[in-house]
Amino acid sequence: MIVQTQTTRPPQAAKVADAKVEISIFADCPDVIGVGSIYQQNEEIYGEGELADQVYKVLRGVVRTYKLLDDGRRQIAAFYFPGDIFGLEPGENYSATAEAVVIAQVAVFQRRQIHAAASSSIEVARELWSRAAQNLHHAESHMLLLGRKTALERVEAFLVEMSQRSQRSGHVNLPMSRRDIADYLGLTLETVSRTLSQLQSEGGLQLSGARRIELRSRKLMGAMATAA
Amino acid sequence: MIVQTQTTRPPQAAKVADAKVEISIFADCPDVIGVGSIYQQNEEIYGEGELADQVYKVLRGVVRTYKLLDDGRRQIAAFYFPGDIFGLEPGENYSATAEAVVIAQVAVFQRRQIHAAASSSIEVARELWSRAAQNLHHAESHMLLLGRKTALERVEAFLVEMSQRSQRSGHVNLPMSRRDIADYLGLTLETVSRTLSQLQSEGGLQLSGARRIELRSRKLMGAMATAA
DNA sequence: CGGGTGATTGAGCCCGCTCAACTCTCGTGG
DNA sequence: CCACGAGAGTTGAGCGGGCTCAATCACCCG
Repeated sequence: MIVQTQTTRPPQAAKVADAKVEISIFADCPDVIGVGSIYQQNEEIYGEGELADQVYKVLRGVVRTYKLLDDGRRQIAAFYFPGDIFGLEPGENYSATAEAVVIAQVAVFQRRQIHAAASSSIEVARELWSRAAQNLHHAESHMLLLGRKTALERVEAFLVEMSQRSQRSGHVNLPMSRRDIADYLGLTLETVSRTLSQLQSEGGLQLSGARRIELRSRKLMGAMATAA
Repeated sequence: MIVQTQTTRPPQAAKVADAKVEISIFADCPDVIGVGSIYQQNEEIYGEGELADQVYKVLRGVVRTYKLLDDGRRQIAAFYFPGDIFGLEPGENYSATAEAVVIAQVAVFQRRQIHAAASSSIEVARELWSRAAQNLHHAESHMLLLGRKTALERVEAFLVEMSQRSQRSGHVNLPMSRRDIADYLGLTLETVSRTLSQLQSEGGLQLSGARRIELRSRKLMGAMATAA
């Protein structure tokens, strides 16, 4: 595992901090590994089952967490975008593997710091619970998608989720490959590709390059009401 | 919603308490609705989106939580057995519906009591986080099942999970219907039934009545090593 | 302009679904 | 005690959505 540590604070770091109102302990809590580590595309950040001694916050880039079966079948549990926390475990070991989807800068915190902060502050302890519950809610919704939705519904739901997490205006920039999308949605990459083509031919969206999508239909723009 | 409140402590309650070593706040925290409410088979305990003002602990019976799509497609997120807590939300509303699978006795706690306990005790706050994370780990494993496993693998995993949660000896008693199993595994009830028949014909198990199963193959007895 | 990775598209198949008939179980009442 | 009915489970036949395998295309670097 290669970890490059930045020794000087890059200009982006301040910008990222601005972008999110910090009610979090992670705003105060100093990250011991400097301002952030950089992980290259597809580089592993931690592996499932490893000792969960660090907690991470995405500063730039995107991270995926996933589980594997013996024969290589993969299920991506979640994508993490700037501002998101991952690797936060009350137990001893990580329950999934984390990798950088694209080159990513992450803040690294020591597990014991988090625990210490939670021991001295009820607000922090409450926030840990709250974050775990948010992840659980996402997982419950995703189980409904994986267990009961059609390929078309899954891809539509994915586009809505990505557009909500991206900036505004109906333009979605997908940082991940078709294979990543497929492994997130429980489909094959061919089915994802076909479904996107189908949505384009029906006028629901416009692909401009495989990873840039302009949403056209009202249905795919569920998040447009938020924050004009 | 019909809630019958027991006014006298039934003999089973003490037995249930013995069955689980209580490190939990829920052992100390008095449940304000007496010793337990009884819910009839298929009776709703709370609905998705309702105000999450109560937390529940199963004393007897089994509970399911699930989400629905508009057209009735259902995904069961989890089954809760005696000793399990459900309905524990940091947010305002329940994220899924809860129903009794069979007639169930549950202890009922007020949300504000839990929050008060968490505010005065780090151990309690830590336990809330830990329970949420356990549920999240279960959900992550279930996403892998729903997104990537075959029907046979799903049914096998279900039997292993149920045998782990039941008592010992390779005998599994299924309290839920084939439809419940199917909605938990992301299959149809016919596929569940066919797969069980297939496992029986291959000698992996023996059905004695639809809801009583004797596990035969080593593969389906993953939990046998635990607690002789 | 050429090489390589990622994405798209096509053809055919198969696993799990749909629709339907039958069986089993169990409770209820004669 | 048996007859009956209703709900749950099983089994069968056929279909189809998404998968597999494969070829082609698009884009990005050099």
